[in-house]
Amino acid sequence: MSVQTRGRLLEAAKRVFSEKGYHEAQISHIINRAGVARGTFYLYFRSKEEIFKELLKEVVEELKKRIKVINLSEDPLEQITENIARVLDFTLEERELARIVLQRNSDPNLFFVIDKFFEDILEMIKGSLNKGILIGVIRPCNTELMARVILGAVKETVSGFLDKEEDIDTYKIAKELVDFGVRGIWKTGRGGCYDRDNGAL
Amino acid sequence: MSVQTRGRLLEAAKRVFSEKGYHEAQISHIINRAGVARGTFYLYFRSKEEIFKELLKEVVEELKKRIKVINLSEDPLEQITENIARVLDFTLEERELARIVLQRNSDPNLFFVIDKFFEDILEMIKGSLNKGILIGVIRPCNTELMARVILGAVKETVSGFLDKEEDIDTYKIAKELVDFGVRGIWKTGRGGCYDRDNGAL
Amino acid sequence: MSVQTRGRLLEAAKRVFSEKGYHEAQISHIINRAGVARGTFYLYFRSKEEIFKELLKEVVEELKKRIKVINLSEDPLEQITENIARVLDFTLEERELARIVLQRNSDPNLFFVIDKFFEDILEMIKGSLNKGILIGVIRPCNTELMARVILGAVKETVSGFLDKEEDIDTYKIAKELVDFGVRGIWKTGRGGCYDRDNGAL
Amino acid sequence: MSVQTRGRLLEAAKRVFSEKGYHEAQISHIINRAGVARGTFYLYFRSKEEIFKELLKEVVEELKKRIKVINLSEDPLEQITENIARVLDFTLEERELARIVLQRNSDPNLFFVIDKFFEDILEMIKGSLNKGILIGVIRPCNTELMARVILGAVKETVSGFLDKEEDIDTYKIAKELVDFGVRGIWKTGRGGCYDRDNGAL
DNA sequence: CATGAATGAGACTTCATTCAT
DNA sequence: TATGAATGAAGTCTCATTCAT
Repeated sequence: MSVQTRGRLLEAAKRVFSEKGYHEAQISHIINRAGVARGTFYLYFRSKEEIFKELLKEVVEELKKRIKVINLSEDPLEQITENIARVLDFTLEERELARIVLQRNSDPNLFFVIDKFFEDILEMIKGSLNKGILIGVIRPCNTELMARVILGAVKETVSGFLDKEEDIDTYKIAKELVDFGVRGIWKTGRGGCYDRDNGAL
Repeated sequence: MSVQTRGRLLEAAKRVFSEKGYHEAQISHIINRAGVARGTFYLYFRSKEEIFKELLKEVVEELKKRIKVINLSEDPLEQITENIARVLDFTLEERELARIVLQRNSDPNLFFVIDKFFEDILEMIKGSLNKGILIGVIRPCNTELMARVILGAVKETVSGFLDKEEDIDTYKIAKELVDFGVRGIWKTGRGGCYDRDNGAL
Repeated sequence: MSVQTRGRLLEAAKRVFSEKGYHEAQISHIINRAGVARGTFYLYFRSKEEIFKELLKEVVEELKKRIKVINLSEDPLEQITENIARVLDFTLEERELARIVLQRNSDPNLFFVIDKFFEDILEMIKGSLNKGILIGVIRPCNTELMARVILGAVKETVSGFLDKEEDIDTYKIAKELVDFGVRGIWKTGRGGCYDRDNGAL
Repeated sequence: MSVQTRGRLLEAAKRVFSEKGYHEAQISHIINRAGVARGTFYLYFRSKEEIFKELLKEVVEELKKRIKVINLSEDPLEQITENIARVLDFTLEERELARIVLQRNSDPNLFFVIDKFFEDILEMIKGSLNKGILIGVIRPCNTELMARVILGAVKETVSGFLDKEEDIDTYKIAKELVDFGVRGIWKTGRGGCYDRDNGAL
């Protein structure tokens, strides 16, 4: 079992799944990219599904590594910003993998790991929000909903980057995201009442 | 050409595509649900792809109907809230269609209409933000990014609802979303600076 | 579902399985003989295994029809002879099917029906022997073993016929078989004692 | 060329072919049992077919050793009994090999040696019968058919033993077989005529 | 002598589409 | 207009065999 060959297959699969999605992707595509014979594929993976899940597992593990638990004795906003920046960094380094994760096909079995990951993230955000409310830094709100809103914001941001070739200052983007969130749910500050005198939107 | 039969096929296809996604969906599933013979399908649609695109077109049209242009002589926040509420209503009425739209398969040809729709929405939001900044009700920000953030927030919110059976007060949800956005990007109000003396998040 | 096509497939399968055995037989062989497209096969049978089992079921049913329960108020030897003759007739009419039955592959799942059939036959013969002993027309013997011996004799006889082109008088053969079972082949008196004076074998 | 390795491969193959039959048996199974690398297999045997035929050759040789020509100056029935007993002994000692021989797959090329062996046996039995008739110890009969009957009886008997775990008195069984051949199983006198007055079977 | 990674022909099966009725 | 039997290209996976080390 050559680790090299296995690696080449994973690398090839990553690209193919990213470009074509799970169903359009064919074993032929993968082995052609890997420069390997058909049978060799099945020496390392039992099926198309297996190599796909393997890839998903990899992303999730990598993403989890980048998301660090908030240490309350330091500036939490800074830590959140860094978490987001690291996630953005990863998705830019591994655009293929990111694209795969974002393809939400409706096969629950196939995307189980991803679904689980996002649910975990959702729980984590919600937990943080609740804690923030208790401590008094976050204004009382529908944390379930807000958690979704935050997750969705990050996901869509990532999606927007995937096709851009330019260099992106992920730290700056992360700061803008946090800034958006913070001023939105931060306790102090004004509510969104419409100022009729100044007019519109 | 019986309009009835065509309708039954579209209705059936909607459910099948929603439940199984494009690739897992089979013509057999559709014609069985529609109670129609195999050949009949091809009397009304040239291919599986065509009926799928037809469906996408329908959703997009329906969604566009529900999103009304902001009238600056009225409360814009109220109008935005109503727009969002109408979108949420639609997705709850037609969960199948919503599920289809949210399946982001990576076949650009297949999902062309959807991609186009979201790009339009993005442009629209960005335009509104820019106008708001000019008028002075919105603080200067990366409107490209913020538009994405807002879109992502709504998308993920919708996703979260699709599996829930309970009755949902869409207007209230929409208000919470707007509230989040408003207090976040509204000009007045404090920035998110961390209060080291109080500690924590 | 055209009964005709199904019939042609079964007919073709019968020949192919008979000639090549289960494993060497290919779907291609079957559909070529049947003059039918690849997909058509799977319209009528879920798999190669299914059509094979279908065939086995057919043989067993046909064979059971030909084997009639002995009626004690008539000459039993005559009835046995006729039973055997009918079995021989069938195997000659349907040499392909007979050949399939006689291919004892070691896949117990595949040949389940056949194994069951032979076990039933074995039980039946043993039962008859036991009854014959009770009534006093058959001498006490190891009926388990004798049943096997009789079954084996018939099986092998059938095997011997399968490749012969000539017309065969099955009734005569059956009579010879029964005769062998009844009297044995030893010339001198009852009991197989060797007559040293007359010399060898 | 290590004779040891070759032996281990043959031993492993014997078990595998016996358990799974020729087609289900895989080279992997054999080399795993033998504890030998894949390439090594092809150092000793050119192909799966070759090792199989080698095995068949072994059985046939072994069987032929156990079947001794009848010596006319001794009791022939006793000699026949001993021949049969030796064959039964062998099949019990080497159940795997016996099982292989009895798998009558319909690939004539593959089972050539076995088919040849059984034909030889058939010829031998027929010759003996003819001689017996000439000498006057066997009653005139269809020796071709009778030879088959005898072969089938022994084959089926062996088949019946292969799955039994108990100790089997092969000499006794052989005697019963010969006895059946010699006298038949009909109780009343010579000739199997049905006694209508006594009724039944 | 031995290894085991690599090969690739070819098997089975699926399913969108066609076409004669 | 409707039917549904038939089609066949194309996909996934298996496994006997090879060959460089």
